[in-house]
Amino acid sequence: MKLNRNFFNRDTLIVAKELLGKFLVRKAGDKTIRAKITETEAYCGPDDLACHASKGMTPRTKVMFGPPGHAYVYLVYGMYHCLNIVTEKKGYPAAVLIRGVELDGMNGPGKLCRGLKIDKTLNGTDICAGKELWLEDGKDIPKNKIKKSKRIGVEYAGKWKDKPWRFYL
DNA sequence: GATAAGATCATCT
DNA sequence: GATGATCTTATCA
Repeated sequence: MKLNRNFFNRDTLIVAKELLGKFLVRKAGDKTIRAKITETEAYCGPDDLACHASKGMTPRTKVMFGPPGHAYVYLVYGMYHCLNIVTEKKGYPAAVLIRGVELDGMNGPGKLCRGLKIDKTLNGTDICAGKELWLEDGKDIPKNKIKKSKRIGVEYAGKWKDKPWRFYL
């Protein structure tokens, strides 16, 4: 059961919360990997200083300004990739960072992308097309199981760094 | 157990 | 030329 574009065309915080427990599916060669999402973070809007798009649209961040349901992949610190799902309507920069999935020894965005062979060639991929990367519905997570906390690694973002926009199980 | 530093490069100034 | 949505390894207490 693939998630359709309407799922992503909603408030970023809602999407981030509901992505927990869903399955991230990655097709690499002849292998297909399904991993349950256990940790997400919301990055939304031009006002959120922790969001890359807050500095305006650049060649890198333009995917976030595009329509929902696309992958925003980029390289951080020269070594690791991060996977994001673009949310909300076209023209509004917002995305959900997939921080962790339930798969042996794979927590943290860097390891996740290394394990799933995600790199910048997937940047801009349409998740709803479901060719190499897509999302599947999973068991509903009871709302009271979801925990939240401050985001990580965004100390430079001023007042935005304390927003409880990180969700996990 | 906790904290610090190093790797390494696309992107922006 | 500076810097970052990270992870691993080394050093210290």
